[in-house]
Amino acid sequence: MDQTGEEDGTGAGSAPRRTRIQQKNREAILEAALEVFSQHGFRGATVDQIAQAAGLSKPNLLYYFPSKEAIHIELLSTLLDTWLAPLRRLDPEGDPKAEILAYMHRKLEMSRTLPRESRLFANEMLQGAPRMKDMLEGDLKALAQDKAAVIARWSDEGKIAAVDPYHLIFAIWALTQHYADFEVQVRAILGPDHDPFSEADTFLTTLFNRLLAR
Amino acid sequence: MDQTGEEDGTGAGSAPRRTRIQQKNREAILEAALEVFSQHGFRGATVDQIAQAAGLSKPNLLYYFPSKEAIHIELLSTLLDTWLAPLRRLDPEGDPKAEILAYMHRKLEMSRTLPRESRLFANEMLQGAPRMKDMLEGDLKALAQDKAAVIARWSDEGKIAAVDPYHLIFAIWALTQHYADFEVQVRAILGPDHDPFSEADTFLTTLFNRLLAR
DNA sequence: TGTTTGTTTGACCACGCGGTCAGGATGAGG
DNA sequence: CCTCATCCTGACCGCGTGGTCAAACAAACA
Repeated sequence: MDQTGEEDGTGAGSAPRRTRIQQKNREAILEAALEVFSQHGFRGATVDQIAQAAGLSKPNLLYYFPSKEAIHIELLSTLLDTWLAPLRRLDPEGDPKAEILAYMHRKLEMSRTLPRESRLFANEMLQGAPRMKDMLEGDLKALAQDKAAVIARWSDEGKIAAVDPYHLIFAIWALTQHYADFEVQVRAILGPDHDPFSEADTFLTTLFNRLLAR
Repeated sequence: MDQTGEEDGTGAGSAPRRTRIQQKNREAILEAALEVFSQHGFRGATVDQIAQAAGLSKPNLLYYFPSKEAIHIELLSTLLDTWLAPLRRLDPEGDPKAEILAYMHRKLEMSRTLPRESRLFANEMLQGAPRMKDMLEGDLKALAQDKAAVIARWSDEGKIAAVDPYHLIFAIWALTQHYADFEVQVRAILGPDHDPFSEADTFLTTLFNRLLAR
């Protein structure tokens, strides 16, 4: 009766097989949860808030997800994929400087269009990544190592100036996510007549151009 | 050491006039609260946790502070001062590039030695700065405008390469605070045999040298 | 010493929270 | 129309939480 087919992460290839209503409501819940979690953090969010934002009653929401934590976990695991996509697209065969700049642009664009996801991620990191640590040391670490090696090669070959590839990646993360995570601060300082993201775009382009020029 | 004689929020100039015990316990509470709030966020922290960490009973803690929120607010308002100190020391009469690099170093050093403060601040920003917005638009904005003007002058005079002064400041904030706020992520990627902060120091030195060189 | 002021505590309360449950409404297929 | 699985809800529960209070305890000081 109450069993909503759950992939569970471990189960691997079992198809969820959901009805139209399930599909729609699960989406609404995840969307609402993203909104609420990213704004108040895990502990600060209540299931009632999420349910209301999703247009459901609390028991009805619990009909689709076994617990508040389950929603959070599902949100995080799907998030990591989207989050790493821009880095995955960094092409080892492309033009080095253009590739890195393009990656930075993709990342900045994500901060602009998906600030809630950025904040959700930041929240999790701040707490010490209690529910993501394994993912960090798995997919994330592997991908970072992979792409860092590419950048290191470019450095060695003299295609770009010498830089620590890991910290270059960190720099891109820090600089782009800052505009989403600390948006209040940025706007408080710049005032209402500025477009932080477009300004950031030109500033960061200059920054990385000068950093990588040889 | 650090003086904790703080205003009560209401009276502008009223002297607190505290006993030795009050002094000691208030300090212990604020220290404990910093630890707990920075780790779990405001909602995630409980008064019991803070009291225990401070070596007090819950009612006893509430004897020194009227509420959980009062502790949080006091923490935040004293924090902003420490947080802006490095920028305040940026000397308009000093050597431009050296001043900016020195500022970056002070900021990075703060991330290394005061990561809990950094995370507390980050948490507040992520939530949209509900209890700090006025401070942001007050002291912070004023200071940022002041120093941005200095940097802009340096740019105009050709002492450093042309940069947007505001986004240069944002970049320093983002790059340095990242190593405190996202420490788990950084360590997960670099592994245990690295010292993120010393590596960051040399990387950021290079970065800002290249950015500002003309 | 006794009295006043400052400090600490156990017991307690109201409430919001995550989660449950029995059963009612609403489909979709026959 | 009936049937059955899916969907939804009001009422409820236990617990953790922020905060209170009267009373016990400790200092200070005369």
